[in-house]
Amino acid sequence: MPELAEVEYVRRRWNPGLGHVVSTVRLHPRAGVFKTCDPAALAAILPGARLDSSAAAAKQMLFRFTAADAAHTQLWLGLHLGMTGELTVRPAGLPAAKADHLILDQPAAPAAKNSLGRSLVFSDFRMFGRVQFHTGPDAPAWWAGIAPAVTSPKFTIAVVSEFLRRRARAPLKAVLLMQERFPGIGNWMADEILWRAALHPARRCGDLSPAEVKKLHRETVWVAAQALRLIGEADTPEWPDPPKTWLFQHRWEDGGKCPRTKKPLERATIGGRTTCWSPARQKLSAT
DNA sequence: TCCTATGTTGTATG
DNA sequence: ACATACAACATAGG
Repeated sequence: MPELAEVEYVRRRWNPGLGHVVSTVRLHPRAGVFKTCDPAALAAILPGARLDSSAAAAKQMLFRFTAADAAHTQLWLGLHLGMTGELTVRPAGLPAAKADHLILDQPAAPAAKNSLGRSLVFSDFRMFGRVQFHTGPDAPAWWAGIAPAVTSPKFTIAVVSEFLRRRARAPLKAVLLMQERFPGIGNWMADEILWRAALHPARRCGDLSPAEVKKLHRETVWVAAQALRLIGEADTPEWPDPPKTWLFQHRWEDGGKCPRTKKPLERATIGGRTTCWSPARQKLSAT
């Protein structure tokens, strides 16, 4: 159930495969995760290619391969984890499990005495994830079209302000989930941001004062940067959770209390998603 | 049985 | 055309 920082964490799970050639591709072509690409093309073209690098942006990942042909054709594998997608590395030679949709087998390099090779596995039992495949010198258009990161200089107060103005009647919670402007923000990050900014998730976007917009912008950047550092850069077997001082740790607790006010948290569906907030610090009435 | 789930998208409505 | 709301997708677990 990954958002910005968890996607970065998951992307790095395949790092052991960097610099290694894919010998065989195993996939289950009927899986819904292949709706947006041709699995047969992927299975035909990828074998023989070397995994060279990867990147994450928003909730997307892009893995770049170099084909073995004379032209060194660049191959691009895009992955989205949906709600339940995972990337793992397994020892070579294991059979595919039920929810494994794409397996890239990498044999041991001939010179390597201490490696038996590995399989890079993309699995997703709920199949909301997506696989995309692209061939050519440049990254695919969909990748280039991802909105600038909320941690980048292009994510300015003015940009946020204009976006909120165009969505004036929508609740804040719904708008924070819009990837076209808040790439990588998902349900828990949106709640975390609004809690820190002391803004009620049901507030209409058009009702915010300039000071409130500034606060929303600042907390968006802060939460994303901190989450990337705490979760995205972790090397633990599972991705870590943020500290107890974050709303995150209390949002699902029965009778959960706001870590700042120590007063009860509330939950309701706002913007179509279960939302948690602290009524003591996030007021619905305009300030 | 019914409800929930850290996501996206197609469709209906205004 | 644009903004908004919500069902649908597929599966497991409480």
